[in-house]
Amino acid sequence: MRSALVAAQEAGALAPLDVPQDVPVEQSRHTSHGDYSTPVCLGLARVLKRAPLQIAQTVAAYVPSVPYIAEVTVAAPGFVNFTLDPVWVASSVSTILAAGDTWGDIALGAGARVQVEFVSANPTGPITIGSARNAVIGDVLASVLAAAGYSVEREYYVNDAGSKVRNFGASIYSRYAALHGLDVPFPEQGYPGAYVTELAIRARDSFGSAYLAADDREAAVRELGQWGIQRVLETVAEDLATLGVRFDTWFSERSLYDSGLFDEMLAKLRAGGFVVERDGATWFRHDDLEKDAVLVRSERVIPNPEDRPTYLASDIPYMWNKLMLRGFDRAIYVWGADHHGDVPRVQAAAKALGIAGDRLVFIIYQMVTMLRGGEEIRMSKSSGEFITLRELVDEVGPDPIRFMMLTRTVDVTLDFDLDLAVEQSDRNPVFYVQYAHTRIAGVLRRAEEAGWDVLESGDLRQLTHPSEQALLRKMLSLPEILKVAAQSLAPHHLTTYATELASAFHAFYRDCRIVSSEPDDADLSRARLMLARAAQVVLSRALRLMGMDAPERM
RNA sequence: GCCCCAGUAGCUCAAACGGAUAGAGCGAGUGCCUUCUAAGCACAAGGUUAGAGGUUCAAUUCCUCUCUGGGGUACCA
Repeated sequence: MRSALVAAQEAGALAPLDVPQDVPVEQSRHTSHGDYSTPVCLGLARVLKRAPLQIAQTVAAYVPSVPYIAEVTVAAPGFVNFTLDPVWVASSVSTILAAGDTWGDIALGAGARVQVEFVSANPTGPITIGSARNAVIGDVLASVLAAAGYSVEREYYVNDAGSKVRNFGASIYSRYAALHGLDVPFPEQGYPGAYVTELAIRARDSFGSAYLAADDREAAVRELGQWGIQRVLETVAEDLATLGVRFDTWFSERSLYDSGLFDEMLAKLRAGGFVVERDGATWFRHDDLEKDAVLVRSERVIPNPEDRPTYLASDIPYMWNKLMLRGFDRAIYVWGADHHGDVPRVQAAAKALGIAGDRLVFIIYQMVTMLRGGEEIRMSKSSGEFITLRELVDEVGPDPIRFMMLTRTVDVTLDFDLDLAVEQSDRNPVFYVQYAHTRIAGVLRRAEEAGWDVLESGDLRQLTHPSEQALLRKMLSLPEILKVAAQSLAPHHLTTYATELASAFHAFYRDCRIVSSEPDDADLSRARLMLARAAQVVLSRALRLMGMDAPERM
């Protein structure tokens, strides 16, 4: 389109003007508007002082002739519409079948290294349903970026430093002591869940009374806390796997202190004049921040040295570790809205350390309100009242959960009614998409039983029916969807796309008999079998990008 | 008070960089299974996109204000 503008100008048909670098071309919503359209002439009307429709007509004549465009038309008030060549569209069946599982892949990322860090829930208890949205967004985002040509790693940040560990350890210790008939008071900020008692039993079975005999109870509590966290993480990994979520790396917060990286960062910030000491605490100061932020709490308030660093204190060396030590080009953080206030602080710290701001990307998703029978459920690990992710997956299944968490943009809070979720799980849109996939599998099975060689080639030029063409065009747009999803870091576009694709297949199935018993139709049947196989490839790809199953039977 | 996110069909949500006739699912309505899976399809109903201004050839989309809901504003984690 851009070349058409340039050509028109060079030919003297258009007055000289600055041709926009990016000419917007988008998919038409209505078939009467062709397959793609551009409103660019509307915008040029003012500059050129000519009617937009007239400009469009002039420019349309200069659109270069390419094999995939059959027709260029102009529509009021000044749109230029392009219609794809049906034969070219039909021939794309071969392209898609040849691409197979890689159909849709694009080279947008050019191999840039991206890390997606997500979930990262405190390892002081099981993963609750509160982490479901985070897990699905992060996982699918990572898949989308991988398909878009990025080199992606999934990371879980383990909060194994600070007072949580001691409170957790002390909770286990108290239960553990009780098992030995000793009364050690349960900590005020402890974790009362039943899983703590189970951990205490495991500790007794593994270590006997060794921790009770230790001289330094504080050290024993810390050690038991670390041990407990490792046990919890094993469960966390298993539970997330039931949802289809897996991590490449588990990164320890504690290691940031043990390695001395925190001290290093503090020294750098101090040298840059970003650190102030006040009221016995260490503060981070930056012009971008309205208020100073505490890095290290004062001894007066928090006596134990291990408990003094704040989250921000860890976030700074963690960021440095990701971008400078491990060399990721971009670090993506998936955070709940309850942490959005921390974003400016981390960004200010990055700026202070000379790191380009666009290398840190924060996906802030809004909270999920958990309901049961219309009543809100409040959950917390420290109250022991929560519903685990595992329970939900066991009840509803991973795919409906993933679809529910994925259909919404990250910017809206969502209500999740547990009763409704279970009740409606068999009406979840995910089954609509999966059903289209099984339908194809069923057709292919039947065809083989009837003696067809489903791998045989047919004459694709026969795929001229509107429903065939509509399905094909939808199949062809997966790369564009991936581009949008990857650029805007919005994985939810995939659910809309998958539903539309399934709908296009169902329409094709209704209108076009795939396997015909009429001998005269044999060649057409072969072409349609190819189309069905290609549609199955695209459906399967879309489902797997979302981390869902593409079943052969339902 | 200040900061962030949202408000679209009865309900839950879409709508790609500001484009042409705002779309799905659920719910409620009417039809379609002796031929490839009815977990499907077709038709019909449902909307002043919270409200008021503004920018623009064009606004659900951008800006301002008001109202409503959610989140954040501690040396807690």
